[in-house]
Amino acid sequence: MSSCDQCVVRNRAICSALDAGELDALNVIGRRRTLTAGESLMWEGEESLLVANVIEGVLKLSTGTEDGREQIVGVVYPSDFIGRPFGSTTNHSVTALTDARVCVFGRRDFDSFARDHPGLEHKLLERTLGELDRTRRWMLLLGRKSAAEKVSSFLLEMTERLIEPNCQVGVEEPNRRLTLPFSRQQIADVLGLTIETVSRQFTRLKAEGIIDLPSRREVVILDSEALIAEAG
Amino acid sequence: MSSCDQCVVRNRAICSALDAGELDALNVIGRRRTLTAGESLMWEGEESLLVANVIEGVLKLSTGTEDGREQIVGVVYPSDFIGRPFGSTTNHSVTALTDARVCVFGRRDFDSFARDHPGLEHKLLERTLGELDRTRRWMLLLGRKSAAEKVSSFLLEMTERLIEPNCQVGVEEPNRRLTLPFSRQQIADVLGLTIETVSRQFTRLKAEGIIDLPSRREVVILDSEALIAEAG
DNA sequence: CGATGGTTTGAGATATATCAAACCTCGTGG
DNA sequence: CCACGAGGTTTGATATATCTCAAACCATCG
Repeated sequence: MSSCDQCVVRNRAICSALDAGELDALNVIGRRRTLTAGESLMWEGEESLLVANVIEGVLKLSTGTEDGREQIVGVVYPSDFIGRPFGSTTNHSVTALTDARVCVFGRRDFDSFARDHPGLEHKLLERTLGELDRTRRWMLLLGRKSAAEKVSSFLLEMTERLIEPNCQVGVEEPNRRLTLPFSRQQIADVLGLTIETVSRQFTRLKAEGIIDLPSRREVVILDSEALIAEAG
Repeated sequence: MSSCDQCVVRNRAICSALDAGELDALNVIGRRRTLTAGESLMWEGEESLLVANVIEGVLKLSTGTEDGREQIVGVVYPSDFIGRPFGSTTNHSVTALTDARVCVFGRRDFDSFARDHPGLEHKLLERTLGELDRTRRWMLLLGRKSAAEKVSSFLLEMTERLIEPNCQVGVEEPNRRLTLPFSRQQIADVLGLTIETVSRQFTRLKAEGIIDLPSRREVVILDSEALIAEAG
């Protein structure tokens, strides 16, 4: 019996391109893996041995310079694909921000399976094109936006990414509360800022009544109009 | 007779996945187009109507904010693919930096052709994955590098991209001369800097004997060791 | 309760932006 | 052929956003 049957991302991940039989075949070469927050699945520069689907949790993709500066180059959520198929080296580290569950495949196994299943490759292509669009939009933020705009843009992106998938009740409420899967330092590493600058922007937004900060990891958007204006 | 026969990027573009017959079929839905430097092929936010292969020339992909700040999010060279297949809107403008020749397709025509030719989709996937890697590496530069590091990294990237394809003679010479397809302002828009900062970095590198600047658009790398060190 | 790690706040330093002027380069027309 | 003008570029002086360094603060957990 295939464990894909009960998979919560079954219909959203690239696997949705496959029928029951194909899914069984894919399941043979894959296995589940649990990650605890802070644990890494692969490292920058390493040989590309694994690819995976995210089932649950949030993970970061990051690169760094020799002297320890870090830049988070992507954040992945349930149903997203991670790793570098059809390539020999991994260009960024993948680390769990929250506890996470992933479905991993040997890269070579996955490559040949994918080549035999054009529908799967097509899904992967669509996903990669979307990721490229998102990444390029982030370049405008990194290259041209002020700290105030960066932090506000970040909060808006978080509301989109975090509220939709688990959409329980009250999505249309103007007051939105979110629990960030990031520390202040990680937010700084996403935005290309220092932790102090991020912190100051948070306190400023709070002082201006645009957000509230009930605890370190929680943010409530009080005035999303104003936040959008701040994001430039 | 298919005009693809004499196409100079025939073996490097995604078309290389196709045999003679398939190429004929693709050729039916495509057409050549010439662009003069400064001319745009598509605009940010516009409906995605076209995709294309670059045959000759250099083009930029760019986005901007309401108030006129611009960020170049990609640069494409001969054999590269441009446009957004399988999507409804174009996320960035595409503008020729030099005179250019491209091979354009209606997006919908291309989409359905691609879906019928898994080999073509595979090539496109590999290309897109590579572009995503390159883009993410650029994020580290935008978010975490100093102006000095940015300009030096830019020059190194240019030597790689510009010297290889036309590789005439003397590739192994330590003194490399390149003609930039960018104005100073465009370099600033690639690096997320102002034109003045870019200019100052150029003159500094020249003063330190690392490069020479025979003319506005030309750069000679005198000491590539030092340049690599500067790039961080 | 005290230690620990993350966060906020403060004061000062600095890289880069901004504003302004001088300077080339190149094409045009006298 | 030279003078002129226009666009792009360099250089200079100053402003400022963000970083850096340092201390205080606050939660959490033993």
